[in-house]
Amino acid sequence: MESVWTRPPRRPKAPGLDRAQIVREAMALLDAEGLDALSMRRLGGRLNAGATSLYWHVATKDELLELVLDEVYGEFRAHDSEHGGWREVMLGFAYAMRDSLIRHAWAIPLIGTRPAIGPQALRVMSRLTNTFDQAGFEGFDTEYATAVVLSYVLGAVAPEAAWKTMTVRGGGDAQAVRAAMRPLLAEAAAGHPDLLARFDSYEHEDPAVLRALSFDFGLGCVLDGLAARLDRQATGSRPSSARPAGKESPAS
Amino acid sequence: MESVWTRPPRRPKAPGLDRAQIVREAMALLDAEGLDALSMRRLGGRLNAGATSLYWHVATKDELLELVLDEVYGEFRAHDSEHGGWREVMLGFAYAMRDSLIRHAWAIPLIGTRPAIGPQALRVMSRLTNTFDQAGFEGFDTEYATAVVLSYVLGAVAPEAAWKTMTVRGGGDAQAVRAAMRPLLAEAAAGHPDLLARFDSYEHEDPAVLRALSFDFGLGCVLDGLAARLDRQATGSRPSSARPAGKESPAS
DNA sequence: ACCTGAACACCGTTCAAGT
DNA sequence: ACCTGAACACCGTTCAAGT
Repeated sequence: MESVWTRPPRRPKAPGLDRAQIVREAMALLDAEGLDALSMRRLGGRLNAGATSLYWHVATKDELLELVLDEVYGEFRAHDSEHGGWREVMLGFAYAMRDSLIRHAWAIPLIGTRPAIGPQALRVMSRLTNTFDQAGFEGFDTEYATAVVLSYVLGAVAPEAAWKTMTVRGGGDAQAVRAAMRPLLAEAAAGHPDLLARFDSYEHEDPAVLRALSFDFGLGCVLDGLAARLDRQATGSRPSSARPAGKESPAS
Repeated sequence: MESVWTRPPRRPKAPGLDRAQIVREAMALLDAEGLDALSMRRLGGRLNAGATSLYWHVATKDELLELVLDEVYGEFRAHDSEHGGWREVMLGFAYAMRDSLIRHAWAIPLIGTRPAIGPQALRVMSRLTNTFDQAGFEGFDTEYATAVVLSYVLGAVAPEAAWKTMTVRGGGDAQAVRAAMRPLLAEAAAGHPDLLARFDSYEHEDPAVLRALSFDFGLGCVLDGLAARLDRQATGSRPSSARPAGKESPAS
């Protein structure tokens, strides 16, 4: 027997998947359960769709990851200020990038693994290079300056995020993780008593504060180094290098 | 019918797996085919063993990855010099770390994702902190200094390795990758003509040289920033921060 | 144009069983 | 002590078929 009622209505559940919705749901899943938990099947399930339906909107899982990664780049400029000198802009950017990457720790293995050429990534690049351009950097130094800021923040946040992932897995208690790690480290650091002493000296410090201070210290180094190069350039000194000034040609 | 000849000899193939051998073979596979290509089954096959045999020596695939990662840390001190000031030591270290990470690009998503507490990682940490300690850094600044060097190198090498992976996949021709990327970038950078102009300005430069210069520039910034902090500390100035000197309390 | 299910060729890991 | 095979519960992706 046939009837309107036996035949299911045209589209019972979601009013059609689209790319934005898929990306949004993927991010939610990633934030909640991490990189390993994202599978096309699970994601499909969350969207009331077959796993394979996603392949209409997205060529491959890897492509989906590029999309969510670009979304993260979009957050990097969330709370940075437009005004102030280049140093203020970079400070604001660096902290925004740090916050975002800590919030989306799963993004860290993705960033740097695939090229940053999504629209949001390009916006970020454009903003930073223009800032350094206006600050007075010339030629390739403008890109190098951009690169060092991005590199530092990425590299600094990576261990922070790893630590966060571990504490979340371990039940959220930072002190417990510390306690669990201590004997492990004690054994491994048998030949390095200095390391153990240092580790113990953290005992009564708030780890979150230490990490923030460490980030700030490193960021300060980078920005000071950039300022020094800007000065030298303005006063027409020699081009800069990692070797200390005056030692470029080690008089043989 | 039974006989010595019908019964296979005690151990026909490998004289027994061991952890070192497994780790070595895993690294060979990773170097040759990348992170995605490493599976317990494939690795077992390469060792003339059942995939599940590996689980006697290694609790889990993740644990195996920790082992190979620590091996990479071991290479970081391959060609750095013992003598010279802290700056020379850090230069040598940074370049050794860069070389090693570019050679083992698969290690980049692993590093920072899991804690660096293997024996080789601890050796590296110990060496760097001791160097900064002797250089005159005090208290937590010693660890912060170590952290900024490690962070910078890691963050700087990540995109380099990504680029290398892409060119290897694309057949090894750097210029071809550039050519393939240009239209892609042209479309994406519609709203950012400055970016496209910059990209085109690389045209006649050797990408390897540009990357090396970029690395050197950033490393110089970091080391200069550290040197400045060391000076300030020696002369008893205020503790350092990412904010520029004299702007710590923005007089409201 | 968009979605589905079945199917293919893989995974990591467990475990009882062998030597 | 060390290794194996079968088995479980997953993967990403393809593709002919549906609406």
